[in-house]
Amino acid sequence: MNRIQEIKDRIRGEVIQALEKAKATDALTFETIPAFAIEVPRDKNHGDFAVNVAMLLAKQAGRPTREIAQTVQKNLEEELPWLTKLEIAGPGFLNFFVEPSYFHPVLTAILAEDQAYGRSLNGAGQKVQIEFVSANPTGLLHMGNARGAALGDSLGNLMAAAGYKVSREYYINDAGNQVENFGKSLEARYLEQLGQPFEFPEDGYHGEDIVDTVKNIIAAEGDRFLHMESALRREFMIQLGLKEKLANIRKTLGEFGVQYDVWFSEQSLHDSGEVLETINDMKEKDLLFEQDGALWLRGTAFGGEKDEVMVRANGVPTYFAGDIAYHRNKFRRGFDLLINIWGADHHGHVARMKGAMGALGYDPDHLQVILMQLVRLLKGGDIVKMSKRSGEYVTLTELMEEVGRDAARFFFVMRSADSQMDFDLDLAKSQSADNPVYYVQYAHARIHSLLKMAAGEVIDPDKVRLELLQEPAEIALIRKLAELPEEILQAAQAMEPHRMPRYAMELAAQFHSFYTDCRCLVEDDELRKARLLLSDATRITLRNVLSLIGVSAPERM
RNA sequence: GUUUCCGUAGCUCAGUAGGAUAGAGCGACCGCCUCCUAAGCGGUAGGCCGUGGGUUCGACUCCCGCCGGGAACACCA
Repeated sequence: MNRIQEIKDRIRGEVIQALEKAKATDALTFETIPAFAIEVPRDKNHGDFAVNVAMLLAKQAGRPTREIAQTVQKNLEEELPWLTKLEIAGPGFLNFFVEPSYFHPVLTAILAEDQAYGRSLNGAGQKVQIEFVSANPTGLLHMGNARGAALGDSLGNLMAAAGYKVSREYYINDAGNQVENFGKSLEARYLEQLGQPFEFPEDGYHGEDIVDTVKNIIAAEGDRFLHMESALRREFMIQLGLKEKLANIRKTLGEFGVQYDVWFSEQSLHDSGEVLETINDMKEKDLLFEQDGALWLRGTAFGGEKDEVMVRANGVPTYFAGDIAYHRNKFRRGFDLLINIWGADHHGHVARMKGAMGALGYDPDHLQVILMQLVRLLKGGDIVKMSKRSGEYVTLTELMEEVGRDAARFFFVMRSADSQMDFDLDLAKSQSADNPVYYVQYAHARIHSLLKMAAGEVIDPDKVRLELLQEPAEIALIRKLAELPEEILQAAQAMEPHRMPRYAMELAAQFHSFYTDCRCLVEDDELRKARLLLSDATRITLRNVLSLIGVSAPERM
């Protein structure tokens, strides 16, 4: 049940009807009804819903805004039983005050819908693919990947709740120079471990995890790669190393609560010939040209900053060529919408990828890229330089050990993707008990304990006298509960998962106030049942929101 | 230099399809447990929304300039 939307639709209809009536009777003159807003005012004194149509009509109608508002009011249906009051305020707002009991049925709906409360069919089953994290499998997952994982997974949950068919995908960069470099680094460590002379590559991967990977390889395969040709040895190293790294990434993400539907290999696009096919197709469309022995894309022809190399002079396609083939592959799989979550350091890639898709005949707007600002790590008040090459970074595993999965996810999702965030590790640790996530979880645990105490009490939702819930704290809580479906829709539509933690905190706050103001386990049977039902509805709603964020809803704390 | 994100309370951040007196958490200060979990509640203090213009009934929100910070501008990915 989405009561908020119902009321908005109703108000919209009433206002439009009133305007047309006013126009027909020459009470107002205007050409078209402007797209007016029905918003929930911040200030409760301004009612439940405010309509700004009078201000928007001022110019067309050539009359003072408050006068227009009055005319609208006069032309509204006389009997609107769900309203308690309609005021004209400020510059000409029409403030609608909704009968509080009008929201009460939401409670029984929540109990009936349970896990489904908040969900809708708005996305109409459209297929959406979300690609996120896609970290190079040459190291461990770090803080930045953690942010991407939390955001991507929550966005997936949100879109699914809003009625989209969601597929989560991880693109494995298992081709290209970095993989060669990875192989060289592994080989060097391999030789080192086995006491052989070795030379560590100039810009190799210095992280300790590479050493661990090699140790694992030696444990499983021994020294059988020692006496073979270097090129072949590297191939083995790469194969085994990628496998080990990928397994680790998969395991870590699983521990973080992220499950993917598809793990897509970049190499497979080269093996299947799709990269070449894509390049040939682009050649046929005259999108490419040759220069200095390389094959270039006419980037400037479709919105790009400059031309881009597709195939190097040495005949090897670039990452960009592979990525174009990849995105074409996605479209070919029939997704209606592709969402990529990329680090801000890839922002230069957005325009050219969209441009390339457009050039290949796909709608660039069906590819949405969420640019996530990078995470800086503060330790002891200093910024820690993080780089995979140097091996200096805090891993996702370490983060979970230090602040916990729930806190980490809540923290990452709480911030909008485009805010740069400084993650102060010391603060996160020391504040762990004050982290907002506990505030929300505590509300859930409190309700659980309350319901446990009332165990045995049989409550038939249909027979509960909801009209007994009239205290301001009760009304406010019910009202907040009613907002969930709308919140989910808006967050999904805007692709902004960070709204959910905010809502969770607001809901928890409303519950805590209610809990303090209104005693649940009272003598009065009717009132007790009503309040228990309200508490139970809150429990369900909190749990549903937390699950969208990927945070657990504990029964005890 | 070009592109892009950010600049809001002491700190970390919300709020922007333009709305009324700008919000939350943490921190600070003052109150509240013989009573369902005080990881809670109520209250107080704290702001020229970086800055200067413009657009209009109205700008934290949109446009332009400037200042400050991050990021990207490879035959790397």
